[in-house]
Amino acid sequence: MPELPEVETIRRDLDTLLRGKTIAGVDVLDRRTLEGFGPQGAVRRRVSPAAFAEKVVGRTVRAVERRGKYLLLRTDPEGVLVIHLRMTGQLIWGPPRPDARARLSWTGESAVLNYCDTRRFGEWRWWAHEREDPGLARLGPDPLVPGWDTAAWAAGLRRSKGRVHSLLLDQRRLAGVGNIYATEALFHAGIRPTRRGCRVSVSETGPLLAAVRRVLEEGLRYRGVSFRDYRDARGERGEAQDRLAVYGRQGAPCRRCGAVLAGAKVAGRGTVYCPRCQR
DNA sequence: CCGTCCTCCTGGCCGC
DNA sequence: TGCGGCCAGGAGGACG
Repeated sequence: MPELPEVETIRRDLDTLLRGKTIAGVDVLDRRTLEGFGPQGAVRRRVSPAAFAEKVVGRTVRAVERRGKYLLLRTDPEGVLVIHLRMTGQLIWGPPRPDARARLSWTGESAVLNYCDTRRFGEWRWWAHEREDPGLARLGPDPLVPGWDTAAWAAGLRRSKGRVHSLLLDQRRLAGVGNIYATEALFHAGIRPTRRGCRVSVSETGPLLAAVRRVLEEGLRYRGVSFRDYRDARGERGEAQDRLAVYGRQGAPCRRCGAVLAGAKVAGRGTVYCPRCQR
């Protein structure tokens, strides 16, 4: 659920709330939070709650950062807690919640940071340095951070036979775009989600990237899309869902031309497009 | 290397 | 109301 704008909203909240605070305790109620998972037979990381607590208790949060859809709690002494919320993860500041998978408590503070996650896909990983994290190592550039090689991104897109919707979701190419914002960006760029990357023209890549930035910034301005599970760090819903052009509107009229919006399945992911505005 | 498919979970919703 | 089937915003491994 949480994509770049939602994770960035949480990051800003947490940076304000946690910076300078010292971790007093860790409650891990679901140890899979620390172990992750893989296909059957895959070796799980074995991290006991006690070993994890020993690493993090007593450290002070220096800053809360974001890489793509990952959150990083950077600490003093040097270390980093890497958190991915996946589909339904929430980080909510307040009184301890019974449904939390894990909780962080803080020195001189009655409120805790609750980590709730209905579908249990999310994950916490502790490292002495972020370069140890294999997920972060794979990430491509963040579309909202200026100065990266957009020409290489465009060239990579145009070299690929995959569907452009899938290419936007590929975190190695670009970090932070998920299904909702990919769907929206393709509408604004006038490109069908099923088009192959190699069929996107040179003149379309610039507007496509501009559309990606536009929808991400719009999502951020309205504090994220809360269809169901997403909440900010204070447990409040975002309002960006009310401003989406196509996502979730299959069968409804296109706001631009009035045509009935169509649904499609691209590499297993549901998306929506306007058959008249998008080619 | 590349693209596609499948899986890790739970709950909400729809249709019968 | 009850129940089965389907769907969901992510990511990474298996496979051809």
